[in-house]
Amino acid sequence: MARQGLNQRRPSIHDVASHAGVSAATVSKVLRGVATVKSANAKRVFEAVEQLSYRIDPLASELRRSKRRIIGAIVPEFESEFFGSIVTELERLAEQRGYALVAASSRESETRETEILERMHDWRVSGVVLSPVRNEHGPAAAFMKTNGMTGVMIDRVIASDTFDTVSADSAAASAEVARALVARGHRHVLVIGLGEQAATVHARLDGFRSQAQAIAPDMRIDVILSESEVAPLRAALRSYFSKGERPTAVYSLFLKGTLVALSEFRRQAWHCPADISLVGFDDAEWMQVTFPAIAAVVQPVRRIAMQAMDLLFRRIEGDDGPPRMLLEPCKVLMRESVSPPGSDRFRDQKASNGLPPQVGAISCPLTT
Amino acid sequence: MARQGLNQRRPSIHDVASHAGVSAATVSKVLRGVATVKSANAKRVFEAVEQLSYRIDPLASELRRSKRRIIGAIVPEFESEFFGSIVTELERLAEQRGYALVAASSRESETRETEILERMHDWRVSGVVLSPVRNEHGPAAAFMKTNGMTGVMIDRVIASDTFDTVSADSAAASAEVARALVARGHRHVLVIGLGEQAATVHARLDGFRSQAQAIAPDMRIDVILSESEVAPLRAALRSYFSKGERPTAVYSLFLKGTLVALSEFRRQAWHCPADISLVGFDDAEWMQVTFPAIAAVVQPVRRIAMQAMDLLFRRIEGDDGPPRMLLEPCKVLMRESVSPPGSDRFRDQKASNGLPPQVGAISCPLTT
DNA sequence: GTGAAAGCGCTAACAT
DNA sequence: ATGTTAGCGCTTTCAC
Repeated sequence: MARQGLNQRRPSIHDVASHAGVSAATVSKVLRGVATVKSANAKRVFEAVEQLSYRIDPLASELRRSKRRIIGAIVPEFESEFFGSIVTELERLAEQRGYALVAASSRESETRETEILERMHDWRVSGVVLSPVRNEHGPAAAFMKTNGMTGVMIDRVIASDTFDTVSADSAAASAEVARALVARGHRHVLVIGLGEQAATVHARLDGFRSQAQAIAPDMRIDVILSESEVAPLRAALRSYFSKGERPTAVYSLFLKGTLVALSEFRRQAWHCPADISLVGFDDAEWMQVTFPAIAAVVQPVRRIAMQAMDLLFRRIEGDDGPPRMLLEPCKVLMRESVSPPGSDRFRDQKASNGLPPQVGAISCPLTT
Repeated sequence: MARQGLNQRRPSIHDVASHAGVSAATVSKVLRGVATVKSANAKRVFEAVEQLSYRIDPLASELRRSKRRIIGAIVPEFESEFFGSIVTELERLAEQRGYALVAASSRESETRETEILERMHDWRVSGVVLSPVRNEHGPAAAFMKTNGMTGVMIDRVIASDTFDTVSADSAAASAEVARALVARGHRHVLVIGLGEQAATVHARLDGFRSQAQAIAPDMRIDVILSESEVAPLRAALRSYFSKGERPTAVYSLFLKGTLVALSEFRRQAWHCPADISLVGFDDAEWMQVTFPAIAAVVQPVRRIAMQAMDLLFRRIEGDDGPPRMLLEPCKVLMRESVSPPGSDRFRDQKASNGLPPQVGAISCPLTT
C-alpha cells in the first residue's frame, strides 16, 4: 500500500537542469517563455519537466521576483449565503487573472480582523478585499493605510477617503421597501437591526425613514437596534411585543433579524402576513419555498465582487487616482410575507375551505 | 492624503540588524528565541524591531526551513451553511496550531478539485483537508496519493485505503429517520437525492432502506436520484407527483433536495405535514423558524472538523499507521414537518378557529 | 556569544 | 544562445 505523506523531496529546478543537461537559468528561461533558447534545448527541458513531473515553486519564484500573486479576502463569516457567494466570486475573479485568493474570516471581531490583515501583509499579498466587521473607519482600514497596503473595502462601508469602496445601494433599496409598505397601507413599521454594523445599518435605516416620512408623514417608525449579538435583539423584540406594540409590518435590516422576527411571530402565534408583514434585507434560497415566501432585498453579489476586483487590480497596476465609491443597485422582491395590514386575505380564503392558503401555481425556481 | 499601495519596501532582517548594530544571524536567533544571545543585544534587537515595525516574512522563512505552515482546505462550495461552518472550524483549528488555512472551492467539479490540489502541492502545504466532490476514489485522491501529499478526506467519503476519512454517520442517522417515520405510521416514503455525491448518498439511502425494511417489511420506498444538478431532480419529482404518486413522506438526502421538495409541495398546493411529511438531511438555521419547522438531520460539523484536523496533524507529525475511518454521530431533529400520515391534526385544529395552526409557546433559539 | 558563509528554490543581469 | 553569478529574505551550521 502506497503510503501518504512520504514528503519525498520534490525535484527542484536544478534537478531538471541536470536532467536536461543545461543550466538552471536556461530551464527558468524556457519555463518563463523567454524566446532566446535553442529549440532543441527547450525540448529537452520540457522532457525533463515531464519526466520528473516538475512544477515551479510559485512561492520561491515570487520571493525572488519580490511580488506575490496572492489576493487576500477578509469576510466577517463564511457561514452565510451572502459572504459565501462573495468569496466564491472573488476566488473566481482572482484566479481569472492568475492570482490565488486566500480567504479568512474575522468572525465579527475587529481584533481578529487586524490580525488577519497583519498576516496577509506578512505574506506580501498584492491586494486585499476587506469586508469590515463594522465600517470603513475601523482599525483594519487604519492598518492598511499605515502600511501602504493596496485594498478595496466592500459591503459594510459607505465611503472612505483612502480606499475604494463597493457596496449595495442600501439606502435606495430601503426607500423602495418604504414605498412598497406605504403603498400597501402600512403606517406603523418596526425596523430591527444590529448596531455594530454601523455603516450599513444606518444607510438602510435612514433610507427607509426619509422615504417613508416623505411620502407618508403619518407613518410611525419604531426602531430596535441591538449590539452585535442576536440574543439581545430577540429579547428587545420580545419585550417590545409584550408591551402590546402591534406594528403592521417589520423591516429587518439584516438576515439574522429576519429569522429572529419569524421566530418571535411564531412565539406570539401571529400569522405572517395576515397578522403582520415582514420584509428583510438579504435574500436566501429558502425564502421562496416557505409559506409564506419571505419578501427580501437581494444584494447584487456578483456585481459587488466584480467591481471590487476591478478596482483592486486597477490599484495593483498602479492607478493612484482618488478613491472611488461604488453603490450597486439591489432588487426588492415583494413576496407573500407582505400584504396590506389587517387585510386578512389569507384568513378569509381559509374560511372557505378550512385550509391554510397556498399559492399553488407559482413556480419557484431555486436557481439564483 | 496618504496614498494607499505605496509598496514601500518593507524592512528586512538586515535593516533590523544594522539598526541594532548586530548581524542578521543574531537577529534571527533573537526572534526565534535561541537562548545564547547576550540580553543586552537581544534588547537592542527588540527595540529595532519595534522601531521599524519589522515582521518576519513567513514565506521566506519557511522557504529556508523547507516547510510551510499552511493547511489547504478544499470544499465543493462556500455558499452553504455546512461547508461554511466546516471552513470556519478548520480555520480556527489550523490557526490554533500556528498554521494558516488556505481554503478553496471546487465548485462541484472534479477537474477543478485536482487543479486546486496541484496548486496547493506547488505551495508545499503541510497537509490538506479535502471534501471531495464525489467520493474518496476520485482523481483528487489519486493525485494526493501519487504525489505523496498528506491529507484527510471528509464528508462525502466512506473509507479510503490511503487516507484518513471523517464523516457523519449517515447510515445510522438515516436508520433513525426510518424508525421515526415507521413509528408514525408511514408506509410509503419517497427518498430523493443527488447521484454524483455517490459516497454519502448511498450510505444514507441504504441506511434508510435496510432499517425500514427490517422493521416494516410492508414499507414502500420510492427513490429519485438525479445527476449533480438540481433542475433534473425537480423535473423528476414533478413528473413523479403528476403520475399520481402520493407517498406520505419525503426524505431528502441533501439540503437542496429539501428546498426542491418544499417548492414542489407548494406547487401541488400540498400542506406539510397534513398532506405530506418531510425530513431532510442537513439542518439550517431557518428550518426552525418556518411553519412548519422542518425536521432535519444535524451533522456534527465541529466534531468532524476537529477530528479531521487531529488526524491530519498526527500525519504531519509522522504517524504512518493504517488509515483511520471515523464516523461521527448525527442528531435527528423531528420537527413539525413530520406527523402521522393523514392525521390532519393541523387541519382539524384549523377548523376550530379558521386559522392555520401555530405552535405558539415554542421558543426557537437561533443559536446552534 | 556572535557573525561569516552557505543555501532554501528560484530569477535576472551580465558575461561569454 | 547559454551559463555564471548574485541575491529575494530568511535560517543555520560552524568557526571564532
